[in-house]
Amino acid sequence: MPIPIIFRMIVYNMSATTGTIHELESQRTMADKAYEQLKNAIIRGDLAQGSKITEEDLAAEFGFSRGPIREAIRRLEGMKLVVRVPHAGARVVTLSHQMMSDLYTVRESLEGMSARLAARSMSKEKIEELRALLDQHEQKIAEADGKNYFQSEGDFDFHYRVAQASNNEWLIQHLFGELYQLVRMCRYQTAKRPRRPVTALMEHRQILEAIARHDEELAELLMRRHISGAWEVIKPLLPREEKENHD
Amino acid sequence: MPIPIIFRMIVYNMSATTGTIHELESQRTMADKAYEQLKNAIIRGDLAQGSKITEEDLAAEFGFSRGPIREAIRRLEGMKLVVRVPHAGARVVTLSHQMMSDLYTVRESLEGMSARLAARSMSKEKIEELRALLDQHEQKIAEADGKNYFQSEGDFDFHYRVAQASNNEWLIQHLFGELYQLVRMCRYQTAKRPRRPVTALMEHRQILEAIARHDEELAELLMRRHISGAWEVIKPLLPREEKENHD
DNA sequence: TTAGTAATAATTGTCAACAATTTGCGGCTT
DNA sequence: AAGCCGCAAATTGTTGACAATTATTACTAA
Repeated sequence: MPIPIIFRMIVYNMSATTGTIHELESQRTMADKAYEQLKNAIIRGDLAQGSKITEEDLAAEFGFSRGPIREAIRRLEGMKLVVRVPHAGARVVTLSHQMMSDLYTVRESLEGMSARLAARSMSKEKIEELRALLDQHEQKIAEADGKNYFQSEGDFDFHYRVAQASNNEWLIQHLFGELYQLVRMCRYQTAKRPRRPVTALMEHRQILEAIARHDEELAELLMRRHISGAWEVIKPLLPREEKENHD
Repeated sequence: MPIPIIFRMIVYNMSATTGTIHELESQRTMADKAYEQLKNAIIRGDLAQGSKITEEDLAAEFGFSRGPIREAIRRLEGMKLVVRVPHAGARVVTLSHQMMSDLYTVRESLEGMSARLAARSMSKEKIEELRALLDQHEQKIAEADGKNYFQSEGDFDFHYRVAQASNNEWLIQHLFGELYQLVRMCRYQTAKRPRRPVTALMEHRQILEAIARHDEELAELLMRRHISGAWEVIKPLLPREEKENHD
């Protein structure tokens, strides 16, 4: 039988050896752990932007050898969270105005397509679930009026669900495998307080209604505006051009 | 000074040690070579789809150790040319109908944005250069009426130049770093003969004229149709659902 | 004969040492 | 005194051996 396509998957072990099904998370390799921890450290700013990363230091810190660390760094490089030059070493990426602008443009394009596809084929049940989710968001905003919880997780949920509804693995992969890590990093490191939860929620509702009406054009248009609006809010918080801060 | 952003770059060595500038390609590491060769082997079908890849075999074949091979495979995994399951091994990706359909959808979105940005800011000089390029293409089609040279390279040139004109590194990276490898692979392995050079050239001209008129909407629309048209041509050449052919 | 189980082979994951390359410092020449 | 050259330190690239895990095979029992 053919192998599951494209994306990395954890597989069940049905071999007769033990008769048990291994826990999905049990077989995480050391490189996985290092990758996960480093990713979080970078995103939340524990590792400063532009700071140098040496395999040896990290190996000492994590307690295991350079091999897994090496692999973790390569994976982070693929995720564009670190920059590497061949024999010279690796550094944490530096978020520049230009870079984030480009990224939001790409995101606008992909999220727009995501909304279009969702409008095309999202089931009534899923739409109803998403409506309920937005109601929860509204409640949370009302309750915890000062926390940034919503923006970090709630927003994620909405966009993620729309992408899932698009039923396009590539779209999901690109939006939430690569771009989103940098978006999160940017949010973490610009301002800690919530930005515009009420506006965002309203826009989410409009997008969802367009999807519910299967209006592809409108769903795409609204989603694009939603993203570019978010960019306009974040833009002024980023440094225009940096002079020094590596190391 | 800040580190060059996002993408991996080869850097000059200006150290006083030798006084020379090392050749850019000289310091290619073994993993680089292995990656390059494997990539080509996969794309042109020398390694069959779904065939198993073992680090040890490749190491023996290439003549060096498992380390670099391992890294090359991971990079190919990032490029979605191989699929890997944690402890079990890696296989060459299997091009499925679903996967390519999803990919062309993403490509439609990104190429559309690419054309839009090009229409927004492409310089008159660049536009004129691109016109000249299309004239060359026309000539080549007229001359070598049976070769697929045009479709492979000429098409690449046009799309690549448009993406460059967008001036968005992410766009270029996604379109030509990741997606395009699979598009190439798909072209190589479906049919060897040219598909629709004349139609494609005409559409390229229309897109370019929209760009020249700075008509963002039209440029995006035409590019989208161009991509989805290309998909309609390739679609029937792909197997709907495969039963067996791994190993 | 067939299902289940244990042993075995094959393959990936990890490690520590070695080689190649780059960077930084100090001495030498002019 | 200034600039170039060369050596030493640091860091990545590579290697081969070993450990952990998975897939396969042979065997036993119902």
